[in-house]
Amino acid sequence: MHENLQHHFGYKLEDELLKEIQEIGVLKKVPENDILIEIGTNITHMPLLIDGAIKILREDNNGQELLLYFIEQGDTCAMSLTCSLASNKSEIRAVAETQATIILIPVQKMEQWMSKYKSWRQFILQSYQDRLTELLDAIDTIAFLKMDARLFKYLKDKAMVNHNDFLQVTHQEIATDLHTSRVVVSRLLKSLEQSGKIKMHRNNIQVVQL
DNA sequence: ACATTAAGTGATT
DNA sequence: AATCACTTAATGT
Repeated sequence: MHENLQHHFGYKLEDELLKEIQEIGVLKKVPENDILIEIGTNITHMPLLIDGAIKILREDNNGQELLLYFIEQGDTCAMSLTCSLASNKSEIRAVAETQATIILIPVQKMEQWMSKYKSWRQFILQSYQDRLTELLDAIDTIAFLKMDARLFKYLKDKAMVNHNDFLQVTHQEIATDLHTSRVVVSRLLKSLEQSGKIKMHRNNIQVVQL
């Protein structure tokens, strides 16, 4: 755990804090598709992402999903802080996109550390800023990009967080993430393939133009 | 051989 | 871009 911490957070968090994280945090490996945070639940722990990727989803009244963004290693879910302070329920769902390693920190500790460690405060604020930027980006994508561009962006993002150009995903799963229908995804994928941006193989898609 | 699941296609709104 | 209806291909039992 120490090496992990040092590697991913050592440069931005002070040594004393890293020590505390080591003592208090619980190292956990989660399998792919594991739900880390569910909508409407209280958040008791905040996850520090060591490796892997997490996707953040929103849900409408009918239970339809919409992907907001991916979180990569060295970051965290800043929402857990506000939620804990206001003892609110989570507005989002966090699902492990890949197999991931996380360190769980009780939210009470987060509060303490806010006043105790400058680097922690900065880390959290920076994380907020990053999330906000990604949210704005997500809004732009949904509002201004046509479905074909959205789909291609989705594939590129997915390839990036997976560190793999070959995406193992069904058309239906893509459609769910993008909140559209499978038929549309199939058709757009075909046109993307014809324009040489991707290649489709059986049960996986290769992103060519990164 | 049959059922199930993923993906392709045409037509309609 | 969504939905329906139908087909085809691949995979599992």
